[in-house]
Amino acid sequence: MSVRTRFAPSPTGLLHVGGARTALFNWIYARKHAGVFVLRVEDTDHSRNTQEARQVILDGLHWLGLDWDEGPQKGGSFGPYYQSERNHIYEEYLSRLEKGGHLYEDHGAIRFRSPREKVILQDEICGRIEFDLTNPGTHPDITLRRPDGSWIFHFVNVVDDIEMKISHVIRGEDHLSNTPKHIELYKALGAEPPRFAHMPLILNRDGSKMSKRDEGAALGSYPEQGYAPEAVRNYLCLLGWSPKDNREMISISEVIALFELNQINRRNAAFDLAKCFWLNGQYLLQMDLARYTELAIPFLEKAGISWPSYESLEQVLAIVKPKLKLLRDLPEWVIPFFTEEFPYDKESVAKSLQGNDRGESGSARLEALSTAFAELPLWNASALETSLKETAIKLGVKTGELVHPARVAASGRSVGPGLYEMLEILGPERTLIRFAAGAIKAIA
RNA sequence: GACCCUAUCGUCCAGUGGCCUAGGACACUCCCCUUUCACGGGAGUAACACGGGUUCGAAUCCCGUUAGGGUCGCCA
Repeated sequence: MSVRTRFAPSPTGLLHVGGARTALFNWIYARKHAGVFVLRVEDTDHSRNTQEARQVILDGLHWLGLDWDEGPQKGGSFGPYYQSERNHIYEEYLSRLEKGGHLYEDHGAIRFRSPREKVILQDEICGRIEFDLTNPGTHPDITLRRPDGSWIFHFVNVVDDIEMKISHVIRGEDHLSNTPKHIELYKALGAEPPRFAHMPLILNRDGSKMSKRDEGAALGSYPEQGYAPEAVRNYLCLLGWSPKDNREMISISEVIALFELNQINRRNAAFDLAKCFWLNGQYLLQMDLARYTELAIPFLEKAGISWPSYESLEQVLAIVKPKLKLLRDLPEWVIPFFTEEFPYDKESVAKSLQGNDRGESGSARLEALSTAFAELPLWNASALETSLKETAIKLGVKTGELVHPARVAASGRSVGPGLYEMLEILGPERTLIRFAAGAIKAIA
């Protein structure tokens, strides 16, 4: 049997991380078995079903690198892939149920008469579960169609999974209790039910239900903040699944190779943004410069930063890259390299340039440094370091007493990349001008 | 309320009867490295929900209790 999985989101205006993880596991499973991953948009009757809302889903999946083989923008043999365009199919299936005597009308709505049996589900993750549907009081007949003609989820979902020949339904555990009803529908339609795999849900750190407004809930917030998609994807893989060898960083190809549905943890997982943040830092650190630059550019453009050439941009990013965990923070770190209009942090100026009654000495130190640097035959990091340390000895102060004022004078900030690398890139002219300006600030 | 799922450090995972005085990671604390911030290295705090069984032996199996989550829609 060929594997066909699907992700069937509803366009609500945002892609929830829980949904993203469901999509991810479906995608992984399809890739592992050289199968097909289908994207189907369940947009039956919602007013909030807008083009923008649909786009959020597509963008989110694209960002995570989850390419679908059939679906919107892609086509496929079982389309259309928007439920709103599949009316004729639902009509056909409904009449089949009708002919089979499975339907009845109730206040204009069409309902499915349950056969009232015990239903056994052999779930790939949860194991064997027996549901007793014999009591109509506790398990009422489900509605398939509203009086206004619109369709109910349970029906169209099952019809589409049959039509699209879905072999494995991998979805959130919130559907577990609905599954026996779905199985009844499959049987009434004479279709073999797919394999089901119900994944545990994602909760907040405190164990409460994760709602749309909770931090980290919207997938769209990750690209905005400067997370690398590979890092978020890695984090999501580890929520409920593990390679069993204590690895935290794992490539997606390895996940695909090792992944098994029955190894998915059955316990709900709490979402820990701090760990995702850390993992992002690890990815950024190990990422090659070209990829890093690619990810960085949108953030710099958005901040209105321009750079003279790609090479000079890479040069700056190279020394800043090991310092940051979120691309969002990048602009303030690189501004001093590309403009003279960079801001001076008040506290840093007060502390490192002026300080108590050190104004004079801060000024004197910068001047001494300028004198030493001006005589440098070669302007590079190691020459600058040697020269600075010699100057420190000459003045009888600790290295840091020169480094800090120099950093603030050169960049306006007390944190940043290595001072010598920074000055090397800045070059002698800009460095000396900034030192002079800093010396004035020190006594101002 | 009924039904279903679950229960190991604060969090994510490892552990499928003896290798567990329970391991890794994040977070937190301290130390080292260091011009800052990071990175890296080292140390530390911290968990088998509770009660019964089964067994020579239980975090691991069974039952119950409790707790959390889910479903019970003419939402998806």
